Amino acid sequence: MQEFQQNIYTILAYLEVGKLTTYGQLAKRAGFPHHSRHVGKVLSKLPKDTRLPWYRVVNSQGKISLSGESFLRQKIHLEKEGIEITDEGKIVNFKQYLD
DNA sequence: CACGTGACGTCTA
DNA sequence: TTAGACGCCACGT
Repeated sequence: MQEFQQNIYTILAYLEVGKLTTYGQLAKRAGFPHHSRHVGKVLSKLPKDTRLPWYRVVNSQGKISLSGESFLRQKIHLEKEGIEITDEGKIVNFKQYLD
């Protein structure tokens, strides 16, 4: 389990700027398919001042899975990198940014 | 041990 | 396109 978490961090750290990835993809790349839910769990524990681009992670529908404050923080971060997002939290041209 | 709970995913109607 | 039903799995109660 410790390894799973470490892998997630690493993969995220090496994710190219301007690109996005999904929970499922991360879990799979970390070598643990079927653990998509745990990816979210790990990310939720990240300190808010972390350097990792947690905001480049969305669900398979290309939609932000957060709500309230968190939702806004992620939306802002992404827009800052030139990515368009609807008020519903859906990413415009999602596939285009997919890693 | 049973059950509810997630920053989820895939299939179907 | 959308909504529901399942599937999945570590964890706290």
